[in-house]
Amino acid sequence: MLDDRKLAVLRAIVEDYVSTHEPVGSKALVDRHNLGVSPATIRNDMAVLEEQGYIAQPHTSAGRVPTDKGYRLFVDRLSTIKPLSAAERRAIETFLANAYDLDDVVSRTVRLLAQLTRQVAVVQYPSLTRSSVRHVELVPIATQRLLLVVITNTGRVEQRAIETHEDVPDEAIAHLRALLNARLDGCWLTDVPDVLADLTEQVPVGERPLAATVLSVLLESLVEKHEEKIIIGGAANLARADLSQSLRDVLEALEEQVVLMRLLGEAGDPSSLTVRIGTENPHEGLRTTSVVATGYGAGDQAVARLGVLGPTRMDYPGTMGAVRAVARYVGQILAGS
Amino acid sequence: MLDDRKLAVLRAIVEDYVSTHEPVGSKALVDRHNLGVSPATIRNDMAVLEEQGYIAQPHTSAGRVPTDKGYRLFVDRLSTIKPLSAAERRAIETFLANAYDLDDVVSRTVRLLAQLTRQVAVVQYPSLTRSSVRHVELVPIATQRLLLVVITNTGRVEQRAIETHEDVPDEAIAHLRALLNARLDGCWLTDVPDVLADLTEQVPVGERPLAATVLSVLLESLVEKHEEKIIIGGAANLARADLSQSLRDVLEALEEQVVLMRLLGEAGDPSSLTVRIGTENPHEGLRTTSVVATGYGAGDQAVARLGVLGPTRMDYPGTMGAVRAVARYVGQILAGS
DNA sequence: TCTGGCACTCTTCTCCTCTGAGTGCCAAGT
DNA sequence: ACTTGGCACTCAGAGGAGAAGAGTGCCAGA
Repeated sequence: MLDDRKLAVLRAIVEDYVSTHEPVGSKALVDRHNLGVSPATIRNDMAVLEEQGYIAQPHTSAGRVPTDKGYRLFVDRLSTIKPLSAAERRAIETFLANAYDLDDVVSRTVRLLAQLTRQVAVVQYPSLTRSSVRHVELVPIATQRLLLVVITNTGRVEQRAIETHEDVPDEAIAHLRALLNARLDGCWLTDVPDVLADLTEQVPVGERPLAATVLSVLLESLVEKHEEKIIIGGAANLARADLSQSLRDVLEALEEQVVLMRLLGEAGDPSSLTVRIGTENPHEGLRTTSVVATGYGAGDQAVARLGVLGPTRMDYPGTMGAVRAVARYVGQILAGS
Repeated sequence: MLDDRKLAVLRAIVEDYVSTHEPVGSKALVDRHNLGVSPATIRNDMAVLEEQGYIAQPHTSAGRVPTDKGYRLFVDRLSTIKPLSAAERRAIETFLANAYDLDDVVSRTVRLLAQLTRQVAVVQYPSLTRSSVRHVELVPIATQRLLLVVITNTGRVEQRAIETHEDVPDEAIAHLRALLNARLDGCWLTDVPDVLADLTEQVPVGERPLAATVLSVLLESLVEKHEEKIIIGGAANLARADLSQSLRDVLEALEEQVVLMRLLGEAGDPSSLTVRIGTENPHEGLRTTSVVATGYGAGDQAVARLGVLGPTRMDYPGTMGAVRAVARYVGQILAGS
């Protein structure tokens, strides 16, 4: 269907358009790449590529611009991920190594990604479902009011206030705390519901109302909530990117956690990159943007995702390289801490 | 210098310009406000106002536009803060009342402010300096690694990891934890350094290295860090606001915590509103924006600040009303929780 | 001190033309 | 069967002229 030269032409069009931001014509193409044929030949190839939907012209007498389908082919078959320079690697390493807690790691990561790719960076907090419990703390902070704190092996700390509706003796709290820690230490968060299923029966009758309350809050906060904590950075880069779509739509989309979640996609193998191009995105407001995302985590299992968002006309090889490299380093940091 | 009518003219110019976004001329002014005089008279007044620097014309044959100085006079002497409608009040109340922890309160507040004012909302987390300690927790999470958690009366939880560089027996940790809690419970954070000044001497010699390490981290995290945690929302509203300055500059400024801090200004009496107009702002990139900010807190002392940022051409009375109302309700929520 | 009249200044809109990049197609060459 | 040079054609964008319109400043009179 598409011989080698046509593919080379498509690649050249994508590369030129990405760097110049202007529709690229047949003459410019032969000038900048040594394709060994004349502009007329290129024109024929272009006509075929257009017919197949890989490129399009904004208007009759203009050059060609890649379509989403064209970018897709480029990403899938015509490009290789560009590794970072040694200097960039070193910069990443030192920048991330100085982080002192999870919040700091995440916020540094988001800034780093934004700076490296000159696009909008999106980082999801390490998910709880892939973590295990390191410690559970139960602290009275007022009469009838407890604070439940759960610390995970990814360094994340979850906190929830609990209303007890009745006074609770300190011993009951201490007892429950000890019980929870004994049961949950090292336990995968996904297993927590099972492990705690019969816990209410294990406590003295007098403490059961307390145990039930604490338990429901614990399960709720761990399992249901807080999959979704995501932060973004580098929004200013959007202003530079003159999207054909209104910038407002994009900014609006980025403020909705739900959209961001779907944007990053399903957690999967951390070594694979997901690229969503233009209309492949699950959200109306992001029709003219692309997302490059991947999982990251301590060890070989992804605990969360991160990525960048930019105009469909982006430097895919470079962006993919940066995203992959950052994800790896963050994984190392998390594993080491 | 400026008689009543000239002030009325200035007020009318500000109001019209804010609502139409177009330079306002003498004729339009007499049409829309019943000033009781002819356009020619207004023109004379305008000439005086311009000479004094309250208004300016974009070009010779255009209407007048308020200058920063003009807005300043308007805010100081010509406008009254517009109270919210009953429906708006109710909406605020129910929206904030459903929050279940501090993070949630803050994130709801920021969304609320952005929606209410249709501008960019900026909310600072309740500052630690005005809070008191409710509980200190010290948890071993690995060998040679502790987690320090401080819970304050504003519901904020601070966490820091501590490297001990040597193995520490559990009893030493328990001892130190008990000591810290005994000393610090209810203590104002600003007093913490004084209270802990001689703590190292109070522990057995063997535990002193541990105590010293924990102490330095504690002081550092409480006193120095984390004044600055600020979140923003409604950035999409900027796109609608066509600022004369490049949107990019504004977005960039909003990503720097330091700039945001200075933007909100010094904490002061929570009942007073700070308005910074255009060039009064401490940052280059925000020359065409104004900030309306105020303190908020549980009780009568401000523990942090919140506000909104928008184009200098904003509805000051309405914005000020919304900011004040939201600050009050948030204060109530914090006090009640 | 206010007012109506008037000349003047600019921006903005529209219409027009011109230019140039880029195309599609065709007939000839390899 | 593919490639190439030539050529006519299309169309966006730049640039300019002209008209319209909004708004001003100033002045003389009430």
